[in-house]
Amino acid sequence: MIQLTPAEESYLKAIYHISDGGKRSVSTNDISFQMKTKPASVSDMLRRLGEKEVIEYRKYYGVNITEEGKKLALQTIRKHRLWEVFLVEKLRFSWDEVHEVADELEHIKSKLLIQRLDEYLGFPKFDPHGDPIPDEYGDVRSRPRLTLSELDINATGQLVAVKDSSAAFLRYLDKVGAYIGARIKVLDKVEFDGSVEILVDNKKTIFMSKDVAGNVLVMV
Amino acid sequence: MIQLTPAEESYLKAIYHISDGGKRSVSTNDISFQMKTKPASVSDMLRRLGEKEVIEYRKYYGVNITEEGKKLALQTIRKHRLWEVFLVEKLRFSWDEVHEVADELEHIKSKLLIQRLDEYLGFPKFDPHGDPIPDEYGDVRSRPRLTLSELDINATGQLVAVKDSSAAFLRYLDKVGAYIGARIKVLDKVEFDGSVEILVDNKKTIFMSKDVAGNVLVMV
DNA sequence: ATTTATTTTTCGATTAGGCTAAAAAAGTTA
DNA sequence: TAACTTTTTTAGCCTAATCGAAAAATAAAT
Repeated sequence: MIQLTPAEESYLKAIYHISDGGKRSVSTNDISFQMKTKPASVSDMLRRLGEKEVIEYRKYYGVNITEEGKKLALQTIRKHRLWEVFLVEKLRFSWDEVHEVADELEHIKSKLLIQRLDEYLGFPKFDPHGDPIPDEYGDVRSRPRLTLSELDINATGQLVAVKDSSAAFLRYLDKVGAYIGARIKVLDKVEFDGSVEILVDNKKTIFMSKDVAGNVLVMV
Repeated sequence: MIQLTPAEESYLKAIYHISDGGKRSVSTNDISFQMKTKPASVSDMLRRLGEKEVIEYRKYYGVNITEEGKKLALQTIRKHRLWEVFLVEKLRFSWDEVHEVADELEHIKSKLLIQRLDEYLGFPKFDPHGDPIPDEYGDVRSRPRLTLSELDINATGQLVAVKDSSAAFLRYLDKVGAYIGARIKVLDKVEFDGSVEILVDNKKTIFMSKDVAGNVLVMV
């Protein structure tokens, strides 16, 4: 079994995400931006990840994640999201507080710990942001999702995820009264600026700009 | 505020324990044994911990932990023991399985996490081995404790901790039917080998050698 | 098709943590 | 006190992860 260091796990996870699950190849600069490290550091890390054969690395041409790499990335993502569920559901963290802590917790190496945590949380299938939690074997149960912008007037749905899960964006959503799990209905769409008016939980009406609505994912 | 690396935290915790809470000074070899690292590595670490002024380090003469060092060590111990409670009470770990995992978890750096965990666990005062959990400020509520060997015949008490919390020893105790929290009564003490016969929870009679009984702590 | 700009890599350093082998200090014994 | 033993430290080297500066490769623009 390939053993990765915590830093290697983090980089691999980032590559998995940026490549959209391995669909696209990823550049050094993109990784550098995501990881908040310098390109020089990324190059070095890519060499190491290439040697461990979790990515395919052609100098100057970006990287592609291998099948083995995907499996390992999904295991890290699984751990990350299970811890997020724990933090939100058991320790009353809000969804914009969980990221950093989960980034540390995801590197704890006990297999038993994750099994028991999963069980303790009732085998959740989605994390607090609505993203699916891979199972032990890396399989994900994904839900068909649309952005709020794509919904027609009078369409209803449930807010299940956000594309941009930055703390700032999450706080903003909370502030306007939206949250993962909220039942929503599209009341109106403004043509000229792409903004939408939605009803949250049949009681509160809020407005969202085109940019915000395009980042909110809804299950119909 | 002094920031310690995970390795520094571990060494400092070891020094705190070996010195019995700062009462004795500690030798390089003792630390080396406890940490399973070479004496050369310990010397190096002591230099660093000395520079950060969490220990007082006089070359060739062992180290003493400073007041600042005690505070930091107690914070790590607090985190370690809270995680142990979590693992045992919530995730159904047995007491001999918690050590390694808690050794990793204790280095997670979120203050909010520990506050919430403490609250979630109901502000426990003792860990699964019966050792006291320091509060946020490093204060410990210790219980008067005796070793099982020190009890007289017919004395009763509650098994509250073990001196040697190695996995082997904990497994052995489990096997013979003893556990933290058990009500015990001394039925007999054998003079010539120092062994004792005890009744556990008013139903099971077990024998313990002098060595074992000397490692079991009882609250009378 | 050159030149210019951008991206990526390499090189040399640094810090943290570990190791081995050798030197030095302290402790013990004759 | 001298010699030997044990403990501790130093010195030099290793890996992981980072950085800045410089070089190299690719991409874009004239």
